[in-house]
Amino acid sequence: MPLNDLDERIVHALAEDARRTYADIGAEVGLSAPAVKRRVDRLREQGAITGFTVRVDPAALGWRTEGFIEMYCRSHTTPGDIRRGLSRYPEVASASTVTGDADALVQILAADMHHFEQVLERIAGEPFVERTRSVLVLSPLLRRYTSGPPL
Amino acid sequence: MPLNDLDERIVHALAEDARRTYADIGAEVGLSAPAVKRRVDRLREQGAITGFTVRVDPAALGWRTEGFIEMYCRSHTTPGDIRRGLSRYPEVASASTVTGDADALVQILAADMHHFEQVLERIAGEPFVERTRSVLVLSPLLRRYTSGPPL
DNA sequence: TATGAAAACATCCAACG
DNA sequence: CGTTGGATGTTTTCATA
Repeated sequence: MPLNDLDERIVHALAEDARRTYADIGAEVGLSAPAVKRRVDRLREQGAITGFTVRVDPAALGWRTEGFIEMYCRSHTTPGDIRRGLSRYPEVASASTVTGDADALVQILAADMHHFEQVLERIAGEPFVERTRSVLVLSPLLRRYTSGPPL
Repeated sequence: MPLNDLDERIVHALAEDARRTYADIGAEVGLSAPAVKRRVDRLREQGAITGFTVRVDPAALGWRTEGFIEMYCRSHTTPGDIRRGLSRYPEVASASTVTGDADALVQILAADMHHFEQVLERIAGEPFVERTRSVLVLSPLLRRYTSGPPL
């Protein structure tokens, strides 16, 4: 189902500020508040909009240490297992299953090196994890379509 | 201004659903709705929270292929060189210098496999790049604090 | 099938304790 | 920080094109 122009403008408005009111968005795109809500509801049902989230500056939140963990999982681990296992960690910023040697790539935001180490050890101890390899971020160079200050 | 545990839990709650009500979040973290709002307002003033956005299915935007490129750079390449070199590619979603074998980890969002391959070849041809290794994302599992696929 | 108007309902937020 | 109450936003219902 292709998005029509109205839907695209609504998504664009929400992308800039997801807490704008439906009436406000409606004024911009030329619809009433209920009409905007109905379209947003439909976009969510269709899966085009998957949710609403907050943009954060990791450094301002005190998360000054960033790293990636390559996870090697035990046999018969499903993506769902990984997702459920990792969703309990607030330090996990993103996670994806990937091609290559490792099974999944996990992005971690931690307060400091000690915190990162703790999270790494806890994740490495998850039953579905066989071994891990991790790299630390030295300098964030670019961060588009995502949060944070323009470094 | 250090953030305490309460602030982190509020940000975490908003990361999962930025349209949750303050009362709802307050019930989870043990605060009244106005208290939650006051903390959110302060987090925005501090720049810790930079805004609210919608999570969209990249497929709906035409971005169906995601991958990471590990970059191995020539000697005497500075982070600034990498940043300047990569900033010309709209397909680069993020980039960081990292510890380990590779020098930098670059996240790519492309329309399809062919597009990804083109970007990879162009980046591999940059003068500061010695060689690359790339992995493709199979399934995004978690994506917090950013726009993109669902939790 | 999609819209706008209006009513019922929920949330927000400034003022106060 | 919690509570309150008027203002504001949301969501359902309904009539219309």
